[in-house]
Amino acid sequence: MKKHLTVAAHEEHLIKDAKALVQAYPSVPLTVDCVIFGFEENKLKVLVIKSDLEYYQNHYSLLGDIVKDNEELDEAAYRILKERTGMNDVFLDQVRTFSHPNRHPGGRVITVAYCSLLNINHHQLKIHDNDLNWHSMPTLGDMAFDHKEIVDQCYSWLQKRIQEHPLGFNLLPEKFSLRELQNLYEAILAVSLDRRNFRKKFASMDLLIDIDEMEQDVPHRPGKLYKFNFEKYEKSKRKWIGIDF
Amino acid sequence: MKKHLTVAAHEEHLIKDAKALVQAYPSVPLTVDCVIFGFEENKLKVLVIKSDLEYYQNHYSLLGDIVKDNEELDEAAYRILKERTGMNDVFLDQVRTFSHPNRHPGGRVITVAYCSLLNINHHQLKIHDNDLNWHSMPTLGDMAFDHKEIVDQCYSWLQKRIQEHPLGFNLLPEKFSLRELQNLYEAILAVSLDRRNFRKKFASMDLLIDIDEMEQDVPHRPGKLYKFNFEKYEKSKRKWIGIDF
DNA sequence: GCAAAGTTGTGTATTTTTTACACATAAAAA
DNA sequence: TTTTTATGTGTAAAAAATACACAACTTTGC
Repeated sequence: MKKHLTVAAHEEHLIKDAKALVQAYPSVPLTVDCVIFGFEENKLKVLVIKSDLEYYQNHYSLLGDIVKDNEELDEAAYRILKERTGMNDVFLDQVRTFSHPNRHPGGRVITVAYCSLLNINHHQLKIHDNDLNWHSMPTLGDMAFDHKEIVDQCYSWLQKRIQEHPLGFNLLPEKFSLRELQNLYEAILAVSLDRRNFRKKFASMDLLIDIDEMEQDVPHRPGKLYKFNFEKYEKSKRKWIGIDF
Repeated sequence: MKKHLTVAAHEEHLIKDAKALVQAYPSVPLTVDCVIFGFEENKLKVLVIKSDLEYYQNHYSLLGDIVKDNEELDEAAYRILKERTGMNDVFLDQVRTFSHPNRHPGGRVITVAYCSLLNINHHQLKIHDNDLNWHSMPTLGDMAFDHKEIVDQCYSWLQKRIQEHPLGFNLLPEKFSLRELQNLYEAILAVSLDRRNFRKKFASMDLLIDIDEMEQDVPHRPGKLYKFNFEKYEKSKRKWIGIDF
């Protein structure tokens, strides 16, 4: 550090050096892919779109796009979802970055997977370009790129996550019956749960508000309706200490 | 698709298109940073190195480097660890990708964080360039770039992970006492645990092999030594169905 | 050799959580 | 009015988590 330089000039010099260094770095194309799970007709579905790459012309792919200069990954994920589906009130979580050198037939492209879970009825698709549609999870076949693997990893992530956080409530109507809630968990976890124990579990968590209304228009005895107590959940997130493997 | 083209020629054409597309993508410099946790003297430590960027000349940083052309992220992480520390028998897990546009003073650089936990005594540092050293977690101050945030996120990841998987056994000597095991858990989780219940818990998991030896050279009553039953653990990884929030 | 320091090893009672399981009731449809 | 279908509810048993105290063993210092 030359003594006659001002602090600001020195700082500028350091930044210049840093910039030169970064400019010498190799760089790679970076994309974001969104794995949007939705729930409808007691089935878990995932939002897919026909690949616009001719190479994969009959395959479905995830909603993805390139990340722009100086765009944060989170920002890119929300932008892509908005552009492709019109949705803008969805939470997305980053799951994992995929980097296999041959995952894209056009050369090296790295992608960061984001995941969400939402209520299909609250998010009617306004755009149907490229056959954008909700595909049922169990029947999802091959996909373009490594997108099947990405979906599988996001699905595992989701199954784990919904056991730790009550994600599910954004997926149901504001007022829902316990059966609807159970259907949701059964669909996502791909298990069947004991009805009485399931109800007891949720009752003991005390996160449901009994709104004293009944289901309408069901072809059987109607169930009570509940709302989710979001405030209470926010306050009571439990610290988890348990050795459990 | 022109009918007179062979299948191979058509395929080649599609790849050419895909390549042209990818070449038009913007690209970003990509690095990997390794957060290596280690355990020594009943303290959790993390491996840090003086930043070689003059801009951060008095700050510690993580072990990181640029990802090479056509290098998988996992591969890059193992390479970096090997180059900087000489270690080559460490498992690394990808944790998260960090993309804030100003995280690097030289311009946009995206980094993917990898994390591990290892036995410091099994991995004596052979290289000490740039003041590479094990820094105790609780006293870790500011770091270069956003590396403090990366460490914090990896630490949370680790705390959760060690409650789901018995990571800890790679951190102890092959033969260890229950006290050593408990110290490890207490250090990582930053809690204190009931000794009798801790022992009971591990006894009931039946993952420890009593090797019928005692500690040597301890200044108090010696404890029994155990080995971890890796085979049994591999077989019995439990499927986790529980709604727990 | 003896006392002090420090740590090991062990069991039980209590509470909490999980699991398995059956029947009367309500509404709609036939 | 009968059938279909799903709701709502309780208890007993088993398993897991928690709180807690004392005798035994080894080294160290006197």
